[in-house]
Amino acid sequence: MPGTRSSRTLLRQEVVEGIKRYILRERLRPGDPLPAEPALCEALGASRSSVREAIKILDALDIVDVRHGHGTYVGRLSLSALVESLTFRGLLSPGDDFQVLADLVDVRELFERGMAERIVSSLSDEQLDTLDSLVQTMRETGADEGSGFVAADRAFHALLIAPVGNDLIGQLSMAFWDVYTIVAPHLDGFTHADELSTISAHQSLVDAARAEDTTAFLKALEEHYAPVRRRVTEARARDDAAS
Amino acid sequence: MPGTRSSRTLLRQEVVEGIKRYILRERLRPGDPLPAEPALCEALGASRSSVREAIKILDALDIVDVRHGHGTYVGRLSLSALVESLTFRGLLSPGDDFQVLADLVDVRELFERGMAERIVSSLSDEQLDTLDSLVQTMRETGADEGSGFVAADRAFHALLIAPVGNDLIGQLSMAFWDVYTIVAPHLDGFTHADELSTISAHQSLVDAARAEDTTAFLKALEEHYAPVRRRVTEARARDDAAS
DNA sequence: ACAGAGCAGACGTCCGATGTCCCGCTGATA
DNA sequence: TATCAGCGGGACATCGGACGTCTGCTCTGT
Repeated sequence: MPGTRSSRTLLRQEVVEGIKRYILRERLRPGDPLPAEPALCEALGASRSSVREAIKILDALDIVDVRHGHGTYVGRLSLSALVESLTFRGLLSPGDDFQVLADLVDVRELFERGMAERIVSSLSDEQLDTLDSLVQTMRETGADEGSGFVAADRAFHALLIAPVGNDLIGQLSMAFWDVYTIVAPHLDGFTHADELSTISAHQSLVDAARAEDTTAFLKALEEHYAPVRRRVTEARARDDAAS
Repeated sequence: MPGTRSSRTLLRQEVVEGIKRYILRERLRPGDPLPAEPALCEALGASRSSVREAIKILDALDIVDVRHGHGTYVGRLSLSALVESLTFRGLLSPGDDFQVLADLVDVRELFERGMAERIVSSLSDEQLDTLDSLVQTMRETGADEGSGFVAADRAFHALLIAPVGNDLIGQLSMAFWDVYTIVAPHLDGFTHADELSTISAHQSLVDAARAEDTTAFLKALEEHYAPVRRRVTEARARDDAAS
């Protein structure tokens, strides 16, 4: 008779742990295939429904990657769940997305400030050249061709934080960048002057890094994030006035 | 006839978006109830299976909170998904959990270093007293009563980062602390001397904060994290030698 | 050899029945 | 009257099976 169990812990949660244990025990790596659903059902003693719900949970955490028609594989363990989660938090906020955005900017700046020394000391010449070319790309693709601009901005910050050799910080940094760009459009205060100052700040960052001048790099960081912070503050004030 | 659809996007994913939209549209807040599963099925035009899988995904992200026997509610939007995800990444790592741990320590230190000034300037007298008492708790509960020690350590760092007024940083900081304590036991190199130096470092942090001496605070931070970093490095070396 | 039809395996979706959990109502008891 | 065991209903949990869709591979024709 179905449904007969009451072990205080949800079956699907046991299945989740079971699948995680399986991956660990078999020393699987991202991309490796997992047994098919029926096999997991038998191995874990659960119906297909429970196994599927467990897999969906693991999929949401990018611990598992399900491909329709192919099978189920070990996931890449990215921080996609963090992005999803924070994005929704930003969208949900009381009516005050602004605090979330301000916090986000704080964290992004914190990462780059905290890594400033390691950044300027470990960027190679080729990497600096690449950064230069990205700034050039931002100059060429105006706000009209927005997608190119934001892509260049993302690549810039990714490359900036990459050479410190801390994957976690790199991925977190990009996750926060992603969340910011998804949530930020709500505040629409990005003028042409802002764009120019942003580009100029990026150029200052590259120049400071090339000169291995940490102080100048920190100054450029402030030059970069101050306008962002100002836009958030202005949007908040505008919203407060409206309500 | 069931299963008839091919809109290139998975139905359960549409349901996920639908539920998110519903929460946003109705301006629901954490703790507010969602419609029952049958109602969601009808509203979103999907079977119960698909709705349930979607709910499990949202539950994994803490966007939704399912309580057996009660109903489904808007979640607290914590960073539990990040903890789950990073923990598993740490456990899975090639055989090199150590890099993950080192990265984790870097990030934790980065947060507190970057917020040093705001921490020392915004801690109230009562908060400083609480920090003192937490250090005292750590002194009294030796490594024998481990749970009290780690609880005090967690509370200490939580209180340290709380007054800066950036919820995101606070929650991230605690998330990383959680992940570290879950993954770290693999390296078991925590001696009595380590414990004493840890306690001493915490006391130095409080003293520096009370004196509003940022320089001393930064020095105490280094005193705190250096042993942690050393243990990770030693464990890595030990592991390399063994293999 | 090469291109298209067909096949097999794996995940996606739907359905209906039954079990378990929790809460609030009810009525017997002290 | 106050209390609490017992009942009922609502909501989620689990099960089993049926059918659809997707993808890659093979087996045909030309």
